[in-house]
Amino acid sequence: MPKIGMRPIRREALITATIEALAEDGGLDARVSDIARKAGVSTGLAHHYFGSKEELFVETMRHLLVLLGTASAASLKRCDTPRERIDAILETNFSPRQFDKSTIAAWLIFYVRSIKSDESRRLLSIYTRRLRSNLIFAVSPVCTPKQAVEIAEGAAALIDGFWLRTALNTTLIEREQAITTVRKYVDQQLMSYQNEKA
Amino acid sequence: MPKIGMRPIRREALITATIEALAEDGGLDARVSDIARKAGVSTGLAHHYFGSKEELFVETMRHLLVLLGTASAASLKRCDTPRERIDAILETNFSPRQFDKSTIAAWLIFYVRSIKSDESRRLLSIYTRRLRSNLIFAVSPVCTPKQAVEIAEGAAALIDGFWLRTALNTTLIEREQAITTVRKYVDQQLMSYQNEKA
Amino acid sequence: MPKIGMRPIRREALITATIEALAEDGGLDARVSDIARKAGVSTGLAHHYFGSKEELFVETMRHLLVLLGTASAASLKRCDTPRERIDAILETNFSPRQFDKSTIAAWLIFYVRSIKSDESRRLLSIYTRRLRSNLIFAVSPVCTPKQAVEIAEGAAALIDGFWLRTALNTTLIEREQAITTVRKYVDQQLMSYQNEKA
Amino acid sequence: MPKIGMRPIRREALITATIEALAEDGGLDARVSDIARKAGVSTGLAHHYFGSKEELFVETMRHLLVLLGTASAASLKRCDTPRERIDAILETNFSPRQFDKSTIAAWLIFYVRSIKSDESRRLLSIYTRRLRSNLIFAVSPVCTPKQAVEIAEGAAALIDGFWLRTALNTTLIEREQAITTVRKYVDQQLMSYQNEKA
DNA sequence: AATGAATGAGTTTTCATTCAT
DNA sequence: GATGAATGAAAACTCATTCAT
Repeated sequence: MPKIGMRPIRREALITATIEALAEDGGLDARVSDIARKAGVSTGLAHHYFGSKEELFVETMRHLLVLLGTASAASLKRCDTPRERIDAILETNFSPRQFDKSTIAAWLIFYVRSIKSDESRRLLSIYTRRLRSNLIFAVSPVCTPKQAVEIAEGAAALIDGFWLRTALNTTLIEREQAITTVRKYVDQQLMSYQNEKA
Repeated sequence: MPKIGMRPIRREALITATIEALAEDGGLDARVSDIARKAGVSTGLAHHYFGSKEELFVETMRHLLVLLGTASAASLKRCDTPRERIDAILETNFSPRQFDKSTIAAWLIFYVRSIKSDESRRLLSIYTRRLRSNLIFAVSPVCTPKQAVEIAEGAAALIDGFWLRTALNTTLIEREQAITTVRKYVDQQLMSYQNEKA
Repeated sequence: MPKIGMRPIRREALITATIEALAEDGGLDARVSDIARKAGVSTGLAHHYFGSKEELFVETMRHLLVLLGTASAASLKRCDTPRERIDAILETNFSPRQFDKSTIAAWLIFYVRSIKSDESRRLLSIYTRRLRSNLIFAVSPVCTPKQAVEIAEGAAALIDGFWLRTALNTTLIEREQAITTVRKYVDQQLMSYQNEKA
Repeated sequence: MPKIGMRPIRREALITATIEALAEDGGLDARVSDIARKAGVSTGLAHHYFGSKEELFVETMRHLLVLLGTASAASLKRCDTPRERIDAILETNFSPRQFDKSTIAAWLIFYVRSIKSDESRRLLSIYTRRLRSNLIFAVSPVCTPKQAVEIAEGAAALIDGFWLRTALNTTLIEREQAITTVRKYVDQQLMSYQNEKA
C-alpha cells in the first residue's frame, strides 16, 4: 500500500507556492527551484506534476481564475436588484481574498505574460469577458444596451486601474474607498442617463 | 576619421528598439541580442552604451517618462481653466504617441519591473506623482482639497485602467471613447460636489 | 494470500514491453517508466525484478538470443544436407518471429549498446559466433575450410544487411526475396568453387 | 575589427568532435559538454552555433552524407563501364575515409537515431536511395531493370552488412576482402542472368 | 507483491556579459 | 566605434533509482 493520492495535494501546494513566489521577488524571475522549496518538495517533483514551468504558471493562473469565478458566482446568486449586483461584483473583486498583495501581484505577472503566452491570454480573456458580462447584466435592467456597455467598460477600467495601482503601491486610497468610488461612478452614470431621457 | 557623435544616435536607436522588443518579440523575456538586432547593431554595442541590460531598461523607461512629461508640460502651459487642464492631461495621456501598443506594453513591463528594481520604482513614482498633482491642480479651483484628491485618484485609476486594458487587448473601447469617459467622470464628480454644496 | 509465482510472469511482461518500447516509443531513449507502463506495472516493479535498466536490457537481449538459439537448434536438428542446413539457418533468421519490426529494432539497439556494455557485447558475440559456425558447418562438406569461412562471412553480412535495412525501412525487398537472395548467393559461391576446382 | 569568420571553423570543429565522441564512448550518450571540450570550446558555443544537440547531430550526419556523396560522385565521373562503376562505388564506400572506426560508429548511431528522428530518417534515406540508384545505374546496361533492382538490393545489403559488422567488430574479414566479396557477388549475379538468357 | 511518490544527480539550454581585434 | 566570438553561471528539465507504505 503506497503513499497515495499525493498528486492533488502537491499540485495545490505548488500552486500556492507559485503565488507566494510571484509576490515576493517581484516574481518576474521566480525560479522553479524557489517555488519547489517553498512548497517543501524537490524541483523534480514540480516538473513531475506540471511538466514545465510554463504549465505550472498557467495552472496557477487557472486556479486564481476559478477562485474568482466561484466567489463571483456565489455572491451574484443572492442578488435581485442592479444595485445589489454591482455591489456583489465589487465585493468579490475587492474582497480581501482577491485584493491581497500576493494575489494581485500574481495577476499582474499573468497580465504581462499574456502578451506572449497564448494560454495565458486565453485565460485572461475569460476573466475579462466574465467581468464585462456581469457588469452589463447588472445594469441592463435600468439602461439601454449601449449604455450598459459603456458603463461596464468604464467600471471595468476603474476596477483594473485600482488593482494595478494597488499592486504597484501607486495609489493613496484603500480598498473601501476604491469600492465607494466605483459604486459612485456607476450610480452617476446611470443617473446621467436618466437625465438624458428626461 | 573616427565616427563621432554616434553615442546619442545609437542610444536612441537602442531605446526605440527596446520599446518595440518589449511589445513584440519577447515581452518580459526580451533578450539583449533581440534588441540589438532590432536596432541594427551588435550585442556588444548595447553594453558599450548602456553597461547592462538593467541600465538599458531604466534608460528606456526614463525616456518614455521624459516624453510624457514634456508633452504634458507643453500642453498644460496653454491652459487657463480647469476643464482645459483636464482635457490637456487626457490629450497627453491618450495621445496616439503615448497610447500606441508598443509604448503601453513597455510601460506595463516597467510597471512590473518596478516591483524589483529600485530605480524603476523611483521613475514610476515620478510619473504617478506628476499625474496626480496635475489632476489635483486642475480641479483645485473648483472643489475642496479633499475632493480634488478623490477625483484625482479616480481619474488616475480610470486612465491606468484603460491603459492596462488597451495593452492587453481586453477592452472594447477606443482612444476617443476612453477620453470621453474620463472627462465625463471628472465632470460628474465635480457636479456632484456642486450639488452637495448646494 | 500473497500472489505467488508472479516473478516469471512479470519478467516476461517487462521483457516483451522492452522490445516493443525500443521499436516504438523511445528507441534509444526508451524510459523505464514507458516500459513499465507498457507492461502494465509500476516503475518500481521493473526495478524490483531487474535491479536496473541496464539489467533489464541485458535480460531482454538474452531473451531474444535464447529464442533465436532455440529455434535455430531445433530447425538444424532435422537437417542432413548442406542445402538443408543453409535453408534451416535462413528459415530461422528470417522467420516472421525474428524478422518482425520490433524484434529487429531491438536487436539494432542492442548492437549499438554492445559498443559500451560488456555484457551486451558478450551476448552479441554469442549470436555472431553461432551464426558463423552454423554457416561454416553447413557448407563444410562441400568446400574447403577457407572457402567455408568466406561463404559464411558473406552470407552473414547479407543476413545482417537485410536485417539492418528492414529495421530502418530502407530496403525494397521482402522477407521471401531476402531468403532467396542469400540462398542464391551461397549456391553461386559454392558453384564457383566447384568450377575453380575443375 | 573583430575576430571574424569563426562560424564555419567552429562548426566544423564541433562536427568533427561529434564524430569522434560518437566513436569513443559508444556514443549513445555523448554529452554536448564532452563534444564541446573535444572541440576546444565551451558548451555554450556549441549551442550558439547549432541551437541544440539534436541539430548538432543532424548537421553531423548531413556532413558525413555530403562527404560520401562528393566522393561517390567524383569517383563515378571517371567511369565508363558497368564494372568500373561498381568498383567506383565499392572504392568509395569502403575507402579508408569512410570505413574508419569513428565514421562507421557515427553512421551506426545515426542509423539508430533515424528510428525516432524525422530529419535523421530523411537524411538516411538520401544515402540509401543514392546508393541504390548508383548500383542500378551501374548494372543497367548489362541486365534487365528487374534484375538491376535485385542486384542493387543484394549488393546494398552486403555493403551495409559489412559496415555493420565492422562497426561492431563482429566480422573476421577486412576491407579488401569485403570489396572482393561484393564485387564477386555482383559478377556472379550478372553471369547467372547471362546464363538464364542463354 | 506492488505502488507511485519523491529525489537528486546529470544534462541540456539560455543569455547577459566580457573581450580580443 | 564596433563587432561577434566566447564564456560561464544559472536555470530548466529528465529520469533512473530509492523508499515508505
